[in-house]
This record gives sequence, structure tokens and C-alpha cells, in this order.
Amino acid sequence: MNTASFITNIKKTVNLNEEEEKFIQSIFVPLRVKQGEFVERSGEITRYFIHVQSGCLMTYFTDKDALDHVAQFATAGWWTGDLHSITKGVPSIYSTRALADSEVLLLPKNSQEELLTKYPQMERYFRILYQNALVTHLHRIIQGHAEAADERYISFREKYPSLEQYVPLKYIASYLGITPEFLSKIRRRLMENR
Amino acid sequence: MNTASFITNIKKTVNLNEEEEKFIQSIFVPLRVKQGEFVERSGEITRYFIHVQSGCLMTYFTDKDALDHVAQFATAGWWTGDLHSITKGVPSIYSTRALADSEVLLLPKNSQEELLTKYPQMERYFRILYQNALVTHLHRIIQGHAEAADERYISFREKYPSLEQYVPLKYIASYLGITPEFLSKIRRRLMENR
DNA sequence: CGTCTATTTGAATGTACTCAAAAGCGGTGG
DNA sequence: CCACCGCTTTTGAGTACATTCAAATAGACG
Repeated sequence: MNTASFITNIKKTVNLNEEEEKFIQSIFVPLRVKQGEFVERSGEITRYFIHVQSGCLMTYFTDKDALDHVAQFATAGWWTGDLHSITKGVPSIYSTRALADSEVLLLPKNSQEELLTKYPQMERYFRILYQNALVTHLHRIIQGHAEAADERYISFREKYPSLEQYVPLKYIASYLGITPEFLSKIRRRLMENR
Repeated sequence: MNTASFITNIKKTVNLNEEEEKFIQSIFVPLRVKQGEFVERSGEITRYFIHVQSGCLMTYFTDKDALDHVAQFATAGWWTGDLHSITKGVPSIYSTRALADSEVLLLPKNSQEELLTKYPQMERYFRILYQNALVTHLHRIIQGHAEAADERYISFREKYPSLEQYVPLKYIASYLGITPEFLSKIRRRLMENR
């Protein structure tokens, strides 16, 4: 495992010279996680930005009744983790776990700060990354209000077809904000009507 | 109306020298809008980043049944508008309207690009702005799944007490993803039980 | 004061949830 | 290779949260 795919990813947004590439390669910590293992646990202060190289992770919130709510899935090329915890240094309310054997790159908080200070175009990279994520998140909020559960499920399948191979239905239900039982009933209706 | 309050805002995040301040002042377009007036209309390509100086705006999505869904409110110091439309150059799905007589600063897309290119610390400013917004948006998504409507309403009031003076209840209901009638019933229950 | 819109109220309805149980499915060991 | 175990998914009945529709009341503004 190496950082090549990540550097390819960055280069889609901003340019890097050789020195910058070398620096980036030097600060990422590669990690392999098996299915079910944690990358971050809620309650702890997040120390790493997480970049997925292969496999699939999910980040979720556990509420006062011990019910899990999936915040996001992350497959190859995606960033995940708890931005609030890492930037403000407060305990995280999210946990991140592997849904399949996965390879991830960890970017320690201090290294990211160094990266941003030394190479201003990395500010640009993260600015654009966050800008795009913001659009997606706001769309998800509005969709949650404007569409019924069956429409949200159909949209989800269209938008993230590659996730079906990794993600059990109960977590898709959680991501959509419904119960697994109800998702099952939605799926039956969709099967019967076509 | 001037850009002073906006520059104060930026300086909370990054440093600016005199030249930079002057440039910023030169590129913003001040605009006064009366209650009910549009700043952006859905269907049009957004050309400006919108910064609120005073008053209150709301940005909302109109669905296929002509129902409005409030995406966000913005009072003094906040940015709003449709990031997706302005960055990708596609027609906006959101409209932005004044909930009260307001003063706003418009940052034209081209000027923002120039600002970011000339002054890298402005990349940092927007990176941090978006980073914080991302945390808030994800929290809102999870809250929508983890909490019942009455809890979300209580949280909203605690988080944005200053909005009560501007925002009719029906828009708060929309922001929370419920009907005005149901919000009214929630409010009655809250009154009776304490 | 009258008009317009926002808010409240109530009854009927529907979408989605809870709980309990059965069925399916993948892995493991005999 | 089959039997069993644990976990996921499905099913069904009963329930609750939230919506729809219609109408009354309250508030804001000219």
C-alpha cells in the first residue's frame, strides 16, 4: 500500500511538484483494518484525518438509547472521520469502523497543519473538498425533508451503486433515517410493482 | 453600509494587511433588500456569494409539489446562497429571500476567484468557513434521524435564539422538516407541561 | 377597521415504528 | 458435506408520530 492513489486524487484538484509529493508521502501513516475493526471510537479525541485507499468504512453516531445512526460511508478515494473533534480537540461523538477489510491512510492533525502552512495549494485542496461535501450534505438534508423514504432509497441506490457490495441493508436504512424493517417493506413493494 | 463588519469577521480567522483590506472592500457589491424580496431565484445561475450584514435571509428549495423546504437562515455575519450553482455554473435549485429588511454584500464569482488566487490566506478563510459549516450540517442530518420533532425544536431554539425575532413559525417548521400545524401542537404541549 | 397571512385546533388518515417471530444466509466445526 | 450458530433480513400485527384537510382564531399592516 502506498500514497500514489491519494496523490492522484489531489492532482485532480491542484498541482503538486516533486518536493510536495515527497512531503505528502512522508506524513501519511498507512493502516490496514479488518472488517469490523474500529479506526476511531466515540469519546476519544480524533487525532487523524482518514483517507480510504480500499475497502469501506462507516462513520456513525450512537444516541442516548444506544441506537446507531450512520453519518457517512467512505470507499476508496474518500475522506472520513470527525472534523469537529479533530479541529476543536474535543471528544468525538462519532465512531468509524471498517465494513470490509480496508486500507486507510491516516493524516495526523499536526501534519495536516504543517501541510497547509507549507503548501498553500493544499488549503485550496481542502477548501474545494469541503465545499463539495457541503453541497452534498445540504442536499441530503433537503432530500430528507422533501422525499418519502422509498424515494430516498431509490436515490441512494442510484447515487452510490458501488456501496451495495459492502453495506448491509440495516446500515443503509440507518443512513436513510429509517428502520431496517421498514426498508425491507419498501424493497418488497419495489419488487412487486415492476 | 460598508464592509467593515465583514473584514472584522475575516480577521477572526486569518490576518489581513492594509492592501488586502482595500482589495476586499473594492470587490464587494453592497445591496439593500426589503422584506420579502429575492436575492437569488431558483432556476438562475448564481453569480454571487452572499454575505449578510444586517437583517435576515432564508434559502429554500421548492419541491415538485411546489412545497418550500428551508435549507438555512442567515443573519448578520453569515454567508448564504447556492454553492453548487455558483461553483459549477449550473442553474440553482434554491431561492434566497429576505425575511426582514436587510443589508447584504455580494461577492461576484470572478472576484472570489481573484481573491483566492491573490491572497492564499483567503483560501484558508473559506476552508475554515466550510469546515465549520460541514460540522453543523452533518450534525443537523444526524439530529434529524436521532431526535423526535419536539426535541429538534427545543434544540433549534437553544441554538438560534436570535432567529425568533425574524422567522415566522412556519419557516422554522420547514427548517425542522415538519408541518406548521404539527409545530403548533408541539408548542402547545411544551407550554402545558411546564 | 378590514384584509391578508400566520397560527391554532380538531378529526381523520397515513407513514413509519415497535415488538415478536420466522426465514435466510454465511461461516465453522464435527 | 451437513448441522448448527449467529447475524441479517423479512413478515405481520398493533401502535405512535406526524400529516392532511377544513375551519376558527389571532396578528400584522395599510
